[in-house]
Amino acid sequence: MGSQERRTEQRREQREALRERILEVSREIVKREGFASLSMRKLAEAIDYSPAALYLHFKSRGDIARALRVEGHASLRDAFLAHTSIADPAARLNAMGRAYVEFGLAEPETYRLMFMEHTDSAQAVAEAQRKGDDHAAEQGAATLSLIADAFAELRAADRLPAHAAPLACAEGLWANLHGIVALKLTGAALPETPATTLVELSLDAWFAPANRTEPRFISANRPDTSTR
Amino acid sequence: MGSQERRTEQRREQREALRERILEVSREIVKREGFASLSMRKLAEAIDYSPAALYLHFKSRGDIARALRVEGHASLRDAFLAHTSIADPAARLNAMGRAYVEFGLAEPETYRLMFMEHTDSAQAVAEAQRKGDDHAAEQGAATLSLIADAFAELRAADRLPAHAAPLACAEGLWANLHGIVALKLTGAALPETPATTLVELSLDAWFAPANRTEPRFISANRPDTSTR
DNA sequence: GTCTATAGTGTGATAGAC
DNA sequence: GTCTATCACACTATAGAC
Repeated sequence: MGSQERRTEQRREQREALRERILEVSREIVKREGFASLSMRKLAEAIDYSPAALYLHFKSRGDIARALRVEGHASLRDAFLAHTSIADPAARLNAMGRAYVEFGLAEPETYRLMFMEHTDSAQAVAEAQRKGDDHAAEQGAATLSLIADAFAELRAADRLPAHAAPLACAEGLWANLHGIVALKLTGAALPETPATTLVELSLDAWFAPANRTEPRFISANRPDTSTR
Repeated sequence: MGSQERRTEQRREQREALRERILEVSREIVKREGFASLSMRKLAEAIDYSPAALYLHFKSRGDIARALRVEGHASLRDAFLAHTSIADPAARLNAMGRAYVEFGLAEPETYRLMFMEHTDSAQAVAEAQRKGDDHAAEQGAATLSLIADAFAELRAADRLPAHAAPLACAEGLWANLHGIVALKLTGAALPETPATTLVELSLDAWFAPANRTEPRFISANRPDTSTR
């Protein structure tokens, strides 16, 4: 009985180890060449097993993608957590925004896998949500709430108009920064402005009044307060 | 001689017509199923020719993509030109920004082809620029300058700080809106906020002072002007 | 110019022997 | 659990006859 248990325990550990190894190699291939060029054959050769062996640990190629997305979201979340100690919510959002873009540019292929090639049909997405196995989306939502929380703090301090929902603001800021990363990653000739400058402009647009004495754009209608 | 010329002229026209037909069918397939599922076989079958015939009119599948991108940029530019008559530059930028997102959501597959799957290597891009045959990029730059012009007007009216370059602002705004479209097109579960709301928030962030009496975000540092 | 035929290469996934 | 062998496809692009 005792030895029996030990044996099955060993089996389980070996199994786990191989799964981990598959994931590890996959991660490296994706980082280097992108998920598109991660084929089951190539992967099998790299770990010195036959292609068929992979299907004992992952249901499909897409299943590996899911696992890698989960890893990616965890590491993005870590990048955010490094800034949670910043007290001022606007300053915190600035730091997290910068961290987000840095993450995307530092790990372009992982970022692509997470946010740019999830082209599943709408019904597949709904299916995954219903079954509750879209772990990446759950993680994404959790990370996003770090941002939403900061916006909620801004609102609590009356530094955000009442009509702006914190979650919507968080998603808006996220989308804006995603655009910068995405355009850079597609490698087109435009935009020619460096990403850091684009980030600066975007964050200033959102948080300028919190960072400087003059608003970024001066209204033509508003009375000039400097002549009082 | 006259009849000779007529004959070659007919040939040229037939040739042109077939090229146009190929493009037309390609456009429809891309609109319906996306460029990824536009195969030379499928295309050939649809126009009732052999696959080989296509290579007489287009160097490769990518060459067809280029032609379609050029078409897409032309139609995007048209959408922008419809708003050039708006006198106030901030209002014009608002209208063009909305038009941009509408274009992307209305023609998702064309948009994807134009801005989301141009994953050529950096050196290929440089090569194309050197040879001057990246017509899409040239068109893109031309369209972008419609936006940059409006920012330049804002600056001329002292409604934009001197340190903000109009072209950089244009690219920044573009990138921000692209992010909204791109996230919606990848069909992930997030963001759950509707695109129109995200656009509203983004444009408000950029142009709020021009549209309302109170700035969107209230600074904690700035003296409160309402207590004078 | 247009065709047929095919080369050449890749893919994800599975059946069945061991 | 792991293998070999293979199915069943799909693709771009070209050679060579007509």
